[in-house]
Amino acid sequence: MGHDAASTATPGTESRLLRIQEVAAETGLTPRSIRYYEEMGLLAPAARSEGAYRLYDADDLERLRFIGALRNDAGFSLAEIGQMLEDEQARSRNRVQFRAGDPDRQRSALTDAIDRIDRQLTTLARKRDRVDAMIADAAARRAHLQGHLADLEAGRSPDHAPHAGVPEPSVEARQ
Amino acid sequence: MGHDAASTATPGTESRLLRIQEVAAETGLTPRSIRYYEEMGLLAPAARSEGAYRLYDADDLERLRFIGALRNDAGFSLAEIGQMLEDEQARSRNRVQFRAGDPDRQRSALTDAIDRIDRQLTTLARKRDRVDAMIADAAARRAHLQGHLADLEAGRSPDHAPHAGVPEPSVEARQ
DNA sequence: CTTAACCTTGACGCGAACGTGAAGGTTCCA
DNA sequence: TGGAACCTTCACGTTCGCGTCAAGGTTAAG
Repeated sequence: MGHDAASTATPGTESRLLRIQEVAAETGLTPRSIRYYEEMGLLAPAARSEGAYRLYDADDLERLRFIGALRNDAGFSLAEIGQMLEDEQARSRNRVQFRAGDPDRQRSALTDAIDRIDRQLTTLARKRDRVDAMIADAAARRAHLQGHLADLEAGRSPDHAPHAGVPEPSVEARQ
Repeated sequence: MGHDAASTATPGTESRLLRIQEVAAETGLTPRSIRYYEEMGLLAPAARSEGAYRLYDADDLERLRFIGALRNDAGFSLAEIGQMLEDEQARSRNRVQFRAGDPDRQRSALTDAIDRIDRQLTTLARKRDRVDAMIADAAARRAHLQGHLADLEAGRSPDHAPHAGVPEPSVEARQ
């Protein structure tokens, strides 16, 4: 099977390289944002055209969608995202090591990528846990208020104080 | 029982009012941020001293901690937080309606507060679901890579394409 | 070869969320 | 009655994450 990228050969085999605007439409980002992410070292386009146009492959698309989600859905800063995605240089190296068919290097590149994803999963899980904690906190406040409401209906005093078994609404440890 | 705040009376009964720096230490925020939050209408100190010092009660502390968590842990913007906390004016009104002992108004104030918390819970749950979706997404990518790894170990082709039952990594619906 | 549509690299602008003085008043303890 | 430590209100500076021209070069179609 033919296996070589870029140039003008194989114009239907390799799913095609997209220009920045198409990528923008596809990902819901703006061209400006995509260039900015590149400037911040979050990704580099798979290739450049003869006239220096940025050209993105399917892998870049996936990465950009992930970046967008991390940013807009999860609310991470670009600096945090940079740490999570870890060093774009490594990615291009991996990309190259895949073109070169050395199986040993391919294997290590894959396990490295998996390790990175595992760390991403850890970070995301921590985030979800924090949000969960806030949900629990809000639920506790809700319960507290309902306690007061019950007091009121029963004609008791509106005496304040945590009411029932809710001594400290938790939420410890900053940073 | 004597029931009147501020002045210099009852110096041990009402858990004490804190000045901005103590509040900052307690909440992990900076005085500047706290003032800024006030400027943005997220909260108002329970009282002011004779010389216009901001004085915060336990309720303010709780609110500020919640704001801090929404901002730093959950990553909401102050505008979003403002919507979630909804109109500080309502809060001071509620606070007043509680001092005045009208039980009917107390009841409606409580149910209103509970409704607000329910809306907060909805927002937080949506957020958690988005993060969960990203976790699922990352897990899918992990599986994809492990598929490739298995191919490699079995001496198969590194042919790309989603590999197994992972046609589209999902993650739909923006905004 | 022209031309419209797209791209490039600057560079300036902007709102959000504070940081950081400056200049002066307040508290409180000795 | 001092101070030292805190507070107040401006007001300007900063970083982040882009938006928005400006002045050109590139591509694909006709």
